[in-house]
Amino acid sequence: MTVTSVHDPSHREALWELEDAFERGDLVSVFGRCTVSYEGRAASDLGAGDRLLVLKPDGAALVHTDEGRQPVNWQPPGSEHHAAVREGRLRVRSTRDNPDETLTVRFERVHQLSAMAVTGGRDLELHGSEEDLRTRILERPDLVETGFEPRETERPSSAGPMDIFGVDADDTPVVVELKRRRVGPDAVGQLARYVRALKEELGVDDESDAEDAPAVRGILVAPSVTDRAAERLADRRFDHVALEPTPAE
Amino acid sequence: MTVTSVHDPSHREALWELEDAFERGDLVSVFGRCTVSYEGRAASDLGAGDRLLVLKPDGAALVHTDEGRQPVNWQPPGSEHHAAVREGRLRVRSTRDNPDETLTVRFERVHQLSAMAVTGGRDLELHGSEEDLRTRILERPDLVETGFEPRETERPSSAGPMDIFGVDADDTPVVVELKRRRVGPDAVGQLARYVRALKEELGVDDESDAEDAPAVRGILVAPSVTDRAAERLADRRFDHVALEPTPAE
DNA sequence: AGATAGATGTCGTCT
DNA sequence: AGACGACGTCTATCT
Repeated sequence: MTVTSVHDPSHREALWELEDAFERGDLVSVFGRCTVSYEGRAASDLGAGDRLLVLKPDGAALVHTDEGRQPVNWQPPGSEHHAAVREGRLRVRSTRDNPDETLTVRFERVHQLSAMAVTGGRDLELHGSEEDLRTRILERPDLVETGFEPRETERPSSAGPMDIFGVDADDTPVVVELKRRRVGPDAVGQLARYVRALKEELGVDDESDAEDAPAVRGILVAPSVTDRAAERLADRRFDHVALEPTPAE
Repeated sequence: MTVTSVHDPSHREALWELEDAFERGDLVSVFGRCTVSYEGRAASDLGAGDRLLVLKPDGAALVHTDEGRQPVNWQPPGSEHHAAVREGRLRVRSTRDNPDETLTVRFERVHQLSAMAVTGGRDLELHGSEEDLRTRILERPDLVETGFEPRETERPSSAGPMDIFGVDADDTPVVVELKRRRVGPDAVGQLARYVRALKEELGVDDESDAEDAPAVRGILVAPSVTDRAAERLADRRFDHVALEPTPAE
C-alpha cells in the first residue's frame, strides 16, 4: 500500500507515523490545531488555529490556512524535518543553514495525518513564456519591425545579458527587451541600462546621438505597457512593439 | 467531528465527499494519481503521477509534487471549484474570470481524501520587514546620518511615493529608499527615479547641482548592496547606509 | 479594475 | 556561493 493515514492519533502515535514517513521519503500532510513560529530571514508568530502542514521529502515545509495561495509560514527545500513530543505535544521543526532559519509547528491536537510515497511525472510542459516570445521573434523578425535583423540572444554587456541584440533596416544597433505580459516602469529601466551599456561599449558620444536618429535604439516587446511605462519609453526615445508570447487564436 | 477522511474511495464516493466539503467550506486535501492541465495566462500540461491537491474554501487550489516550495500548478483565491465524475474518473476543475483561467485535475485514482473545518487565528505577527526598518529610522534618524531629519513618509512624487523624504544637516533635500535586505541595481534605479522627480518638482537646474553638493541627495538604506549596485550608486552620487530592519542581537 | 512596489518572495542559470 | 532576472509570480495598497 502506498498511503498510510491515521485519524485523531495521540501525539505519540503521530510522532511514530511521522518518523516512519520521513524514513520512507513520503510526502506528508497533517491537519491539526497548532501554533507556528519562524525565525530566520525575518521572524514571525502565529497563534493557535486549525491548519494544514505539508512536509516534503526534499525538505520543503508548508503551513496553510483556509485562505490564500501562499502558505502562511514555510521552509524552503533543503531543510531538515524533525519531529518530537515536547510537553505532551507533537512538535515538528524544520531547519536549514545559510541562511539559518527555523520553522516550528506545535500541535495542540492532530486531527489527521497522511503520508504517501510519490512516484511519477514531475516535468511540467509550459507554454506562453518569455522564451516562447523570443522563439517567435527569431522565426519572424518582421513582427518587431520591417527590416529588423536579430544578431545575438543573451548578448553580454556590462549591465548584464540583453534579450535580443540586432540591427534595424538602417543598420542601427537595436537592443530588444522581451516581456511576456503587460509591463510597468521597471522594464523600461532595465532596457535603458542595456542601451546605455551598449552606447558606452560602442563609444557613442552625445554628438552622434541625434534627436531623431539615436545611435543605439531600444525596443520593448510586450503585450502592452502601463501609462507610466509609456512616458518613460517616450522620454528615452524607445519604441514599444505590442506582441504576445503566443499567436492569438 | 471536524474532520472527515476517506481512504481509497471510489471516484463516486470521492465526489460526494468533495461536494459535501465544498458545501461546508472545508479545507480539503486529496492524495492521488492524476494528470493536470492549465489554460489561462499561459498553458501547461503535466503527465500522470502522485500528487497532493489542496482546495481552499476561498477558491485557491494547489497541486503539490514531492519537490519544491511552489505548487507545480495552482489557481489563485477567488476561483470556483467544481467536482465531477467523467469517464469513470474524478475530475476537479477550478476556474476564474479576469483573467480567464482554468485548472483541471483528472484523477486516475484517489488514495486519500480529507476535509477539515478550519477555525482560529489567521493573523501572522511578522518582524523584520521594510516597515520595521522605517520605524527604526524614524525613531533614530541619526542611524542614517548625523543631522538627518525625516519630514515625510510615502511622500508622493510623479515617480510614485518615496519611502522617506527629509533634509540633511545642511538642509539639503534627501530621498531615502529602504530595502530590508541586500539589493541589486534595480533599487538604485528606483531611488534615481524619485530623486529625478523631486529635482524636476523643485526646479533644480544643472547649475545649482554642483559636483560635490547635489541639490537633492539620494540615500539607499539596506543591509548591503551588490558590486553593480555600488557602481550605480557611485555614478549617481548616491550614498549607501548599511542598516538591518532589526537591531543585531 | 488598473497600477505600483514589497516579499522570509521562489526558482533557474551563469559566473 | 553570489548575482541577476523571470515568474501563470502573489499580495497589499492606493487611485
